[in-house]
Amino acid sequence: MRTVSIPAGWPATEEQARAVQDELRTEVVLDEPGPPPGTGHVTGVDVAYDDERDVVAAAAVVLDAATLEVVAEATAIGRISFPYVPGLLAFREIPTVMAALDALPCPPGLVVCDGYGLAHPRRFGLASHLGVLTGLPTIGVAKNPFTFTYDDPHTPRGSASPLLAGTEEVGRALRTRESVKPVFVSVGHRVTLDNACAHTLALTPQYRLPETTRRSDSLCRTALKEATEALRPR
DNA sequence: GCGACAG
DNA sequence: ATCTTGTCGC
Repeated sequence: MRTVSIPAGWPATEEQARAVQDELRTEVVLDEPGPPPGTGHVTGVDVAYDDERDVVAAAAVVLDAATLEVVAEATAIGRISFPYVPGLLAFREIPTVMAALDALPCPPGLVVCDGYGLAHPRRFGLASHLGVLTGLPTIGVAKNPFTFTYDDPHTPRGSASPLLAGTEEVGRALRTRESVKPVFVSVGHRVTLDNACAHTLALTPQYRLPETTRRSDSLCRTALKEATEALRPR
C-alpha cells in the first residue's frame, strides 16, 4: 500500500477550489463514445475516512469487464486534503485516489467513480475532475440525486429518466434492479451518457450498485482499518 | 436570509 | 462519509 501527501499548490479555500474547477472544466471531453461495455478493463475507485485521525484510504479495483472478475487491486493512504463541501468533493478524494490508480500494475480502462461528473453545480464533479487529471475515460455513479430532480423511472431494470438541472439533462436516473431505488449516472470524461448507462447496467447483474463500487468500497474500508490500527497506541 | 446539498 | 442491532425477506 502506498502513502501520499497533499500536492503542492492544492487549494486551501473554497474560493480557490471553485477557481480550479472553472479552469479545468474547459478540458473535459464529451464527444468521445468511450470504451464499449463488456470489453477490456473497468476500474472502481472509492475512499473511506477517519476524520478523527486525519486519515483517508483509497482503493482502485480493476475488473475484467466481460466476467466482472477482479484483475488487480491497489490502495493508498493519505491525509485529508479538503473538508467535505457539497460541490467540492473532488478536492477531498483525488490525491489519494490518483495514488491508488498509479499503484495499479495494469491500465485501468474505464474508471467508475462514486459520485458525479457532469451532474454538478459547475458541471465538473469528481468523475470529470479525475478524468481530466488522468486522461482516462471516467463516469460517475451516485446513490443520491444531489440537488437535481428526476421522475421515478419505470419499474423494470434498465429503465431510466433524465436527471435534470432545471431543463438541462445532466445525467440519468437508472434503475439497475427492478423496483429498487435507481442510481444516478453522469458522464465524466471521454464517455457518452448512453455508454455510461450501458456500462452501469453491465456492472449491475445482481446488486443496485456497480460491482466496481462495491469492490472498491469494501477494499478501501479494510485499508482504512489496517492503517488506523497501525497508528493505534498499544 | 433560510434550507438543501455527491461522499 | 460515519455512528450502529436486530430483523424482515429472497
